[in-house]
Amino acid sequence: MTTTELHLSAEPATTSCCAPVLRTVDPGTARDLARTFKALADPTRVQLLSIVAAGAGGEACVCDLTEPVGLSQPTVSHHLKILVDAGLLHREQRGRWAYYSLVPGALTALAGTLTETVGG
Amino acid sequence: MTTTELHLSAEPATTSCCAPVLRTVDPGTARDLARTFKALADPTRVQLLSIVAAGAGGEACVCDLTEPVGLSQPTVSHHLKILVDAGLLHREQRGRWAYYSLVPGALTALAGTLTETVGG
DNA sequence: GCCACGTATCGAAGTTTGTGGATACGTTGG
DNA sequence: CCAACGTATCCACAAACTTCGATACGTGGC
Repeated sequence: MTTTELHLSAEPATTSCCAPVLRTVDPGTARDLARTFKALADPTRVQLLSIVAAGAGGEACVCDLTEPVGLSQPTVSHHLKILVDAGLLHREQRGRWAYYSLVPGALTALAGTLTETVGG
Repeated sequence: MTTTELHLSAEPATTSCCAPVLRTVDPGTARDLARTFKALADPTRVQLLSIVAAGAGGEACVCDLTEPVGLSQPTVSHHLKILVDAGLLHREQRGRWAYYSLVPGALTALAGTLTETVGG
Protein backbone atom coordinates (compact mmCIF):
# COMPACT_ATOMS: atom_id res chain seq x y z
CA MET A 1 0.00 0.00 0.00
CA THR A 2 2.79 2.35 0.83
CA THR A 3 5.49 0.70 -1.24
CA THR A 4 4.90 2.89 -4.24
CA GLU A 5 7.88 3.81 -6.36
CA LEU A 6 9.10 7.15 -5.16
CA HIS A 7 11.81 9.68 -5.87
CA LEU A 8 12.42 13.07 -4.36
CA SER A 9 13.90 15.03 -7.21
CA ALA A 10 16.89 14.95 -9.53
CA GLU A 11 14.76 14.50 -12.59
CA PRO A 12 14.40 17.24 -15.19
CA ALA A 13 10.99 18.73 -15.70
CA THR A 14 9.13 17.30 -18.67
CA THR A 15 6.63 19.94 -19.71
CA SER A 16 8.84 23.01 -20.11
CA CYS A 17 11.33 23.13 -22.93
CA CYS A 18 14.33 24.51 -21.13
CA ALA A 19 13.65 24.54 -17.43
CA PRO A 20 16.87 24.72 -15.43
CA VAL A 21 15.14 23.78 -12.23
CA LEU A 22 14.74 20.15 -11.26
CA ARG A 23 11.40 18.61 -10.52
CA THR A 24 10.44 18.25 -6.90
CA VAL A 25 8.13 15.79 -5.22
CA ASP A 26 4.46 16.56 -5.24
CA PRO A 27 2.67 16.84 -1.88
CA GLY A 28 1.01 13.45 -2.28
CA THR A 29 4.29 11.70 -2.89
CA ALA A 30 5.87 13.51 0.03
CA ARG A 31 3.02 12.34 2.22
CA ASP A 32 3.48 8.72 1.17
CA LEU A 33 7.21 8.87 1.75
CA ALA A 34 6.79 10.51 5.13
CA ARG A 35 4.33 7.80 6.11
CA THR A 36 6.92 5.13 5.43
CA PHE A 37 9.61 7.00 7.32
CA LYS A 38 7.21 7.52 10.20
CA ALA A 39 7.03 3.77 10.60
CA LEU A 40 10.79 3.78 11.15
CA ALA A 41 10.76 6.83 13.39
CA ASP A 42 10.51 4.92 16.66
CA PRO A 43 13.35 3.17 18.49
CA THR A 44 11.15 0.23 19.38
CA ARG A 45 10.16 -0.36 15.77
CA VAL A 46 13.78 -0.18 14.60
CA GLN A 47 14.65 -2.78 17.19
CA LEU A 48 11.73 -4.94 16.15
CA LEU A 49 12.82 -4.86 12.50
CA SER A 50 16.33 -5.73 13.55
CA ILE A 51 15.30 -8.62 15.76
CA VAL A 52 12.99 -10.01 13.11
CA ALA A 53 15.73 -9.78 10.48
CA ALA A 54 18.24 -11.46 12.78
CA GLY A 55 15.86 -14.16 13.95
CA ALA A 56 16.04 -17.76 12.83
CA GLY A 57 14.67 -18.00 9.30
CA GLY A 58 14.35 -14.22 9.24
CA GLU A 59 11.16 -14.35 11.22
CA ALA A 60 9.92 -14.07 14.79
CA CYS A 61 6.66 -14.26 16.70
CA VAL A 62 5.35 -11.70 19.16
CA CYS A 63 6.37 -13.83 22.12
CA ASP A 64 9.99 -13.58 20.97
CA LEU A 65 9.80 -9.81 20.68
CA THR A 66 8.24 -8.57 23.89
CA GLU A 67 11.16 -9.47 26.14
CA PRO A 68 14.00 -7.90 24.07
CA VAL A 69 12.27 -4.54 23.75
CA GLY A 70 10.95 -4.57 27.30
CA LEU A 71 7.41 -3.53 26.45
CA SER A 72 3.98 -5.03 26.99
CA GLN A 73 2.48 -7.42 24.49
CA PRO A 74 -0.27 -5.02 23.32
CA THR A 75 2.31 -2.34 22.68
CA VAL A 76 4.50 -4.68 20.66
CA SER A 77 1.51 -5.81 18.62
CA HIS A 78 0.68 -2.17 18.01
CA HIS A 79 4.16 -1.42 16.68
CA LEU A 80 4.14 -4.53 14.51
CA LYS A 81 0.84 -3.47 12.98
CA ILE A 82 2.35 -0.12 12.06
CA LEU A 83 5.28 -1.84 10.37
CA VAL A 84 2.93 -4.15 8.49
CA ASP A 85 0.73 -1.27 7.37
CA ALA A 86 3.84 0.51 6.13
CA GLY A 87 4.68 -2.49 3.96
CA LEU A 88 7.88 -3.26 5.81
CA LEU A 89 6.83 -6.44 7.61
CA HIS A 90 4.84 -9.46 6.54
CA ARG A 91 2.50 -11.24 8.94
CA GLU A 92 1.76 -14.92 8.74
CA GLN A 93 -0.45 -16.80 11.15
CA ARG A 94 0.92 -20.29 11.80
CA GLY A 95 -0.88 -22.24 14.45
CA ARG A 96 -1.35 -20.15 17.53
CA TRP A 97 1.57 -17.92 16.69
CA ALA A 98 1.85 -14.93 14.39
CA TYR A 99 5.17 -14.87 12.57
CA TYR A 100 6.58 -11.62 11.28
CA SER A 101 9.23 -11.32 8.57
CA LEU A 102 10.75 -8.57 6.45
CA VAL A 103 9.00 -7.79 3.18
CA PRO A 104 11.78 -8.71 0.72
CA GLY A 105 12.40 -5.58 -1.29
CA ALA A 106 10.87 -2.97 0.98
CA LEU A 107 13.91 -1.55 2.74
CA THR A 108 16.02 -1.76 -0.40
CA ALA A 109 13.41 0.19 -2.33
CA LEU A 110 13.32 2.81 0.36
CA ALA A 111 17.11 3.04 0.29
CA GLY A 112 16.94 3.50 -3.48
CA THR A 113 14.58 6.40 -3.01
CA LEU A 114 17.04 8.09 -0.68
CA THR A 115 19.97 7.74 -3.06
CA GLU A 116 17.92 9.03 -5.98
CA THR A 117 17.27 12.10 -3.89
CA VAL A 118 20.84 13.12 -3.44
CA GLY A 119 22.58 12.03 -6.60
CA GLY A 120 20.17 11.12 -9.34
CA MET B 1 25.84 14.42 15.33
CA THR B 2 23.40 11.84 14.16
CA THR B 3 25.34 10.62 11.16
CA THR B 4 27.01 7.81 13.04
CA GLU B 5 27.75 4.64 11.18
CA LEU B 6 24.87 2.31 11.77
CA HIS B 7 23.68 -1.11 10.85
CA LEU B 8 20.66 -3.00 11.98
CA SER B 9 21.82 -6.56 11.93
CA ALA B 10 23.10 -9.18 9.51
CA GLU B 11 26.44 -9.42 11.21
CA PRO B 12 27.50 -12.51 13.11
CA ALA B 13 28.13 -12.14 16.81
CA THR B 14 31.77 -11.78 17.68
CA THR B 15 32.07 -12.91 21.27
CA SER B 16 30.50 -16.35 21.15
CA CYS B 17 32.23 -19.14 19.29
CA CYS B 18 29.30 -20.58 17.39
CA ALA B 19 26.30 -18.37 17.81
CA PRO B 20 23.74 -19.06 15.10
CA VAL B 21 21.81 -15.88 15.87
CA LEU B 22 22.72 -12.61 14.22
CA ARG B 23 23.52 -9.51 16.18
CA THR B 24 20.78 -6.93 16.55
CA VAL B 25 21.00 -3.22 17.14
CA ASP B 26 21.44 -2.05 20.68
CA PRO B 27 18.79 0.30 22.09
CA GLY B 28 21.07 3.32 21.79
CA THR B 29 21.71 2.72 18.12
CA ALA B 30 18.03 2.15 17.52
CA ARG B 31 17.31 5.46 19.19
CA ASP B 32 19.80 7.31 16.99
CA LEU B 33 18.45 5.71 13.85
CA ALA B 34 14.87 6.45 14.81
CA ARG B 35 15.81 10.06 15.45
CA THR B 36 17.12 10.40 11.91
CA PHE B 37 14.06 8.74 10.44
CA LYS B 38 11.83 10.97 12.53
CA ALA B 39 13.34 13.95 10.75
CA LEU B 40 12.07 12.44 7.51
CA ALA B 41 8.71 11.45 8.94
CA ASP B 42 6.89 14.61 7.94
CA PRO B 43 5.58 15.48 4.47
CA THR B 44 6.67 19.07 4.77
CA ARG B 45 10.25 18.11 5.58
CA VAL B 46 10.38 15.67 2.67
CA GLN B 47 9.23 18.47 0.42
CA LEU B 48 11.78 20.85 1.89
CA LEU B 49 14.61 18.39 1.26
CA SER B 50 13.38 17.93 -2.27
CA ILE B 51 13.11 21.62 -3.01
CA VAL B 52 16.52 22.33 -1.55
CA ALA B 53 18.07 19.54 -3.59
CA ALA B 54 16.38 20.76 -6.76
CA GLY B 55 17.18 24.41 -6.18
CA ALA B 56 19.83 26.33 -8.08
CA GLY B 57 23.24 25.32 -6.76
CA GLY B 58 21.58 22.72 -4.56
CA GLU B 59 20.61 25.34 -2.04
CA ALA B 60 17.69 27.55 -1.07
CA CYS B 61 16.86 30.19 1.48
CA VAL B 62 13.80 30.25 3.72
CA CYS B 63 12.10 32.83 1.57
CA ASP B 64 12.17 30.38 -1.35
CA LEU B 65 10.65 27.59 0.74
CA THR B 66 7.63 29.08 2.46
CA GLU B 67 5.54 29.52 -0.65
CA PRO B 68 5.96 26.00 -2.14
CA VAL B 69 4.99 24.24 1.07
CA GLY B 70 2.23 26.71 1.93
CA LEU B 71 3.22 27.19 5.55
CA SER B 72 4.21 30.15 7.66
CA GLN B 73 7.82 31.28 7.93
CA PRO B 74 8.23 30.26 11.59
CA THR B 75 6.95 26.78 10.80
CA VAL B 76 9.33 26.38 7.88
CA SER B 77 12.24 27.55 10.03
CA HIS B 78 11.21 25.01 12.64
CA HIS B 79 11.24 22.16 10.13
CA LEU B 80 14.58 23.28 8.72
CA LYS B 81 16.08 23.26 12.19
CA ILE B 82 14.93 19.69 12.68
CA LEU B 83 16.58 18.67 9.42
CA VAL B 84 19.79 20.47 10.39
CA ASP B 85 19.83 18.85 13.83
CA ALA B 86 19.39 15.47 12.15
CA GLY B 87 22.51 16.10 10.08
CA LEU B 88 20.61 16.11 6.79
CA LEU B 89 20.79 19.81 5.95
CA HIS B 90 23.58 22.36 6.22
CA ARG B 91 22.88 25.96 7.15
CA GLU B 92 24.98 28.86 5.94
CA GLN B 93 24.27 32.47 6.73
CA ARG B 94 25.12 34.68 3.76
CA GLY B 95 24.22 38.30 4.14
CA ARG B 96 20.67 38.60 5.40
CA TRP B 97 19.70 35.23 4.06
CA ALA B 98 20.14 31.75 5.45
CA TYR B 99 20.98 29.22 2.76
CA TYR B 100 20.23 25.56 3.28
CA SER B 101 21.83 22.70 1.35
CA LEU B 102 21.99 18.92 1.58
CA VAL B 103 24.77 17.47 3.73
CA PRO B 104 26.73 15.57 1.04
CA GLY B 105 26.79 11.98 2.25
CA ALA B 106 23.94 12.02 4.73
CA LEU B 107 21.11 10.50 2.72
CA THR B 108 23.43 8.03 1.03
CA ALA B 109 24.73 6.86 4.40
CA LEU B 110 21.20 6.42 5.62
CA ALA B 111 20.35 4.44 2.50
CA GLY B 112 23.38 2.24 3.16
CA THR B 113 22.12 1.51 6.63
CA LEU B 114 18.81 0.36 5.21
CA THR B 115 20.38 -2.02 2.70
CA GLU B 116 22.68 -3.47 5.32
CA THR B 117 19.61 -4.29 7.27
CA VAL B 118 17.98 -6.51 4.73
CA GLY B 119 20.81 -8.19 2.92
CA GLY B 120 24.05 -7.84 4.82
C1' DG C 1 22.26 55.29 15.21
C1' DC C 2 18.00 53.96 13.08
C1' DC C 3 14.97 51.53 10.13
C1' DA C 4 13.82 47.76 6.92
C1' DC C 5 14.33 43.11 5.96
C1' DG C 6 15.07 38.04 6.58
C1' DT C 7 15.18 34.64 9.98
C1' DA C 8 14.90 32.37 14.61
C1' DT C 9 12.68 31.79 19.06
C1' DC C 10 8.73 31.86 22.27
C1' DG C 11 4.10 30.78 23.88
C1' DA C 12 -0.08 28.45 23.04
C1' DA C 13 -3.77 25.52 20.83
C1' DG C 14 -5.02 21.38 18.44
C1' DT C 15 -3.68 16.94 16.93
C1' DT C 16 -1.05 12.76 16.88
C1' DT C 17 1.63 9.17 19.08
C1' DG C 18 3.37 5.74 22.54
C1' DT C 19 2.01 3.01 26.27
C1' DG C 20 -0.40 -0.28 29.38
C1' DG C 21 -4.56 -2.56 31.48
C1' DA C 22 -8.67 -4.83 30.35
C1' DT C 23 -10.79 -7.51 27.12
C1' DA C 24 -12.16 -9.88 22.79
C1' DC C 25 -10.69 -13.04 19.07
C1' DG C 26 -8.65 -17.24 17.03
C1' DT C 27 -6.31 -21.63 17.66
C1' DT C 28 -4.96 -25.92 19.99
C1' DG C 29 -5.58 -29.60 23.23
C1' DG C 30 -8.28 -32.34 26.40
C1' DC D 1 -17.46 -28.16 24.31
C1' DC D 2 -14.46 -25.99 27.36
C1' DA D 3 -10.12 -24.35 29.07
C1' DA D 4 -5.53 -22.60 28.03
C1' DC D 5 -2.65 -20.04 25.21
C1' DG D 6 -0.98 -16.44 21.88
C1' DT D 7 -2.37 -12.36 19.76
C1' DA D 8 -5.19 -8.28 18.46
C1' DT D 9 -8.35 -4.56 19.68
C1' DC D 10 -10.43 -1.06 22.77
C1' DC D 11 -10.03 2.56 26.15
C1' DA D 12 -7.67 6.02 28.55
C1' DC D 13 -3.83 9.02 29.51
C1' DA D 14 0.68 11.34 29.26
C1' DA D 15 4.00 12.98 26.15
C1' DA D 16 5.45 14.73 21.79
C1' DC D 17 4.51 16.97 17.47
C1' DT D 18 2.73 20.51 14.11
C1' DT D 19 1.23 24.91 13.46
C1' DC D 20 0.72 29.92 13.89
C1' DG D 21 0.90 34.72 15.80
C1' DA D 22 3.82 37.65 18.30
C1' DT D 23 8.23 38.90 19.10
C1' DA D 24 13.31 38.92 19.44
C1' DC D 25 17.73 38.59 16.88
C1' DG D 26 21.09 39.62 13.22
C1' DT D 27 22.35 41.96 8.95
C1' DG D 28 22.58 45.70 5.52
C1' DG D 29 21.37 50.37 3.87
C1' DC D 30 20.39 55.29 4.92
